[in-house]
Amino acid sequence: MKLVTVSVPVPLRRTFEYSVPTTFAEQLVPGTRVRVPFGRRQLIGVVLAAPREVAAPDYACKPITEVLDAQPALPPELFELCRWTADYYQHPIGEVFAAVLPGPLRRGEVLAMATDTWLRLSAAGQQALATLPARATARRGVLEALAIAPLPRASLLAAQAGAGTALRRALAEGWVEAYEVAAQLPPLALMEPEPTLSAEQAAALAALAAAPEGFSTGLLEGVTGSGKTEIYLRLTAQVLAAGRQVLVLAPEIGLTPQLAERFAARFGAGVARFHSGLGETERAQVWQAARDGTVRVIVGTRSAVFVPLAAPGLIIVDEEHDVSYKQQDGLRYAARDVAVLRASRLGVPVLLGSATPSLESRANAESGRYRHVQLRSRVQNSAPPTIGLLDVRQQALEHGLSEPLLAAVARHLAAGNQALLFLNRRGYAPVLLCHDCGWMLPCPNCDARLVLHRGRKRMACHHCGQIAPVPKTCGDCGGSALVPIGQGTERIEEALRLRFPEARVERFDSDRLRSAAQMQKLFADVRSGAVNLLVGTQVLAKGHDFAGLTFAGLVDVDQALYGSDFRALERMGQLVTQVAGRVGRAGQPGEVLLQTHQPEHPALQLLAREGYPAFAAAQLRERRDFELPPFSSLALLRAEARREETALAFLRSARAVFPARDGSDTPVEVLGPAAATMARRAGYQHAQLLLKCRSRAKLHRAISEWLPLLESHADARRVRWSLDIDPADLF
DNA sequence: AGCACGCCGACT
DNA sequence: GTCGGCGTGCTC
Repeated sequence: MKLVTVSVPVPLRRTFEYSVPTTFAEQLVPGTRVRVPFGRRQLIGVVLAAPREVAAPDYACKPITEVLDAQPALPPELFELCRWTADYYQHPIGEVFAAVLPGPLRRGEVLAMATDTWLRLSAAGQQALATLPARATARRGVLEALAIAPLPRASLLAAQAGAGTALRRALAEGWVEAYEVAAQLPPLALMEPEPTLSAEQAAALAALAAAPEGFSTGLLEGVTGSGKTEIYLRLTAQVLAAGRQVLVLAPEIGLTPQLAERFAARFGAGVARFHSGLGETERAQVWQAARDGTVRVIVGTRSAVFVPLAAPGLIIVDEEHDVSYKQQDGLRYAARDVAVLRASRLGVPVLLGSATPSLESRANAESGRYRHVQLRSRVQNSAPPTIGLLDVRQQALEHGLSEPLLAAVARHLAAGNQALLFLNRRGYAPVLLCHDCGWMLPCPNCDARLVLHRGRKRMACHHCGQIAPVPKTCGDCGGSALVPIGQGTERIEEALRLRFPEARVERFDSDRLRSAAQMQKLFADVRSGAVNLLVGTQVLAKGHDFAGLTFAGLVDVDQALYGSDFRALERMGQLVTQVAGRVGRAGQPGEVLLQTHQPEHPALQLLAREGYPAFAAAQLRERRDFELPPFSSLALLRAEARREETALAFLRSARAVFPARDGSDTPVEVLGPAAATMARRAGYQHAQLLLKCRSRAKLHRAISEWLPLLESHADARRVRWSLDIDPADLF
C-alpha cells in the first residue's frame, strides 16, 4: 500500500502517516493540502513527503479523505522555507503551515484563479452606437471606446470619469458583454521620472548593484532623509525590468501605505500590500497573485516574508533594526532573519535598510558577510542635528520639563518652527499616590500600577487592559490626598498648553490616534504647519517626515537607560537617533535635547558626541566582552501558570532533563529558572529559563534533544510554556 | 489543540 | 442516584 507523511495543525512536534487511495496518488507532491481524519475530527493537513510503497504498517492507518490542491498550495520553495522555519525555531511544522497559509486556504477552501472582467461590444451595441442620440455622451463614450477593442472593465472606468452608470445601462441593454479573463499584468512602465541621485546615492546604488549575481546581503545604513527609499526604487526597477518580483518588508502596517504608494507611483499597476489589516479574502488574493506572478511588488509587514513568489528577484527589509519584525507569540520568528535566509535559498540579493542598524547586522557588516553601504548626508543638504544632554539633577521640573528644555521649545517656536517632545509613556501619570499613607492603586491582574488617564477619566493597566474609575479617595486610608506622580504624554500636553497658550499642541499616541483617518488628518495638520508643538510616543519616532520640525526633546531617556534587558541601551540609541532624525530642515540645523539624571553615562555621551555608528561600535564591543548576541546564541524557555511555584517547578524539571553538556569549549549555559520581571501579568505568573551558547548549532542540537523530554514531562501539562529562539526581550 | 475517558463532589 | 469538575492519554 501507499503511505504519505502528513502534518496537521496541532501543537505536536510529530507527523502522521496516511494511506493513499490509488485514485489520487499522482498529485501528492509535498506542499499539497489534504483533508484527513484525525481522532474524530477532520483536519486540513499538508503533505510532507511524496507517497511511498510500503508493506502494511503495524498500526491502524487511516486513508486520506480528500486532496484539495491540483498544484501544491505551498510551492516547493515556500514549503522548504516552512520546514526550515519549523526546524530553526523548533516549532511544530503543522503550526508553521497554519501560520503561513491565509485563512481560506487553512480552512480547506479552493482558491479560484484570479480573473479580470473584460468588456466587449455586442452586435446590438454596434446598432445602438449608430442610433444613439448625440446628447447621450456618456453611453456613446463607452460604446465608442469598446468599438475600437475590448477593454478591461477597470481600464474603461479609469479612463472615463463617471462611466459607471452608463456602463450599467449598456450592460442591461445587452449592448456590452462582460467576460472573465485570467488576470494579467499591464506591461511595466515607469509612471514618473526618476529623480536625479545625489553623488552619494549614486555611489551607494552602484556599490549595491555591483554585487555578483545570486545571493548577497546589503546593509544600507542611511540617516533619516538620506534617500534610502530612492535606492530601493532604483534597485527594484532593475529587478522588474528583468521580469522578476520584489518583496518589500516594513515593520508595521502604518508604514506600508507610504512605501506602497512610492512604489505604485513609480511602477504603476502590480504593486500590492500584504498585512494583517487586510481581510482574509484579500490576503488570500494577494497571496495567490504573488504566487501566480500577477503582481510585481509586494509591500508587507513581517508575515509577508512567507508570501509565495513566482519569480523572486530581490527582498528589501526596511528599518531592519525594528523589533516589530520579531513575532512575540506562537511561532516566534524574526522576519528579518527569515528574509535573509530565504534570499540565500532563492539565490537572490536581500537589502537591509536602516538609519540605525541592529548590532547583529553591524557585526555581519564588520565581518564582511554583508556589503555595507552608507548614506551620511541628507538629500536636502540640512546638517545633522546637534544632540545635547540636559542635566536635570537638582533642577526644578515643571511636570517633568526643565526650564532649559522649555526655553529651547520657546526659542524654536519663536523662530516659526515646530518642536517635538518625546516620551514613551501614555496617559497622564503612571502612578496615583495617596500622600497620607503611600497607597497606589494596583492592577488586580498584574504586578503593575494602574495609570491615570485624565482625558478618558479612568485608570488603566497598560499590560492587561484592565480599567477602573479614578478613585476619589484612598483605597487604604480613605484620605483624599491623591496626587499624580510622574508624567505621561497627556500631562506633558497639558503642561505645554499652559506654558504656550498661543501654540497649537497635539498629542500623538495610541490613545489619541484611534483611527487611521484621524492619524492622517493630524499628520496633515503637522505638514501644513497648523500644529506647532508635538507630544508623543513611539509613533512619532517612525517613518513620518515633518519638514518644519527643528527641535526634539526627549523628556526621560533615563527610562531606557535602566531597562533590565541587555538590549536596552541599543534600543535607547536607536530611539534617540530615530527621533533626532525627524528634526532639521534645509538651512536650519535641528537641535535635540535629552533630559537625564545621568549626564556622565558613557553610552549617552558617545551617542550625543559622536553619533549612532560610534555608539553602536562601542555597544558591540561590550556584547563581545560579555559573550552576548551576536557573539552567542540565546534561547528562552518561558512558562506561565496561576501560581508562581507551578511555573518554577516546570522550569526546574526542564533544567533537570536538559541534555548533559560535554566539557567542550562551547558549553551550553543554563541560567535560572527565575521569575520574570513584572512576574504577574493578566493573572498569570511568568518565569523563565535562559540558555546561552557560543555555538548556535550546538544550542540547536541540545534543544532538539531536550524538547521531546520536555513535552512528555507531566509538569508540562500544568503550565503554558513556549520556547523562544533568539529572543528579542528577556522578560 | 481538541476530544474522550475516568474517577470523585454537590445537586435536579 | 446523576451532572460535571479537570487530570491523563491519544491522535496515523
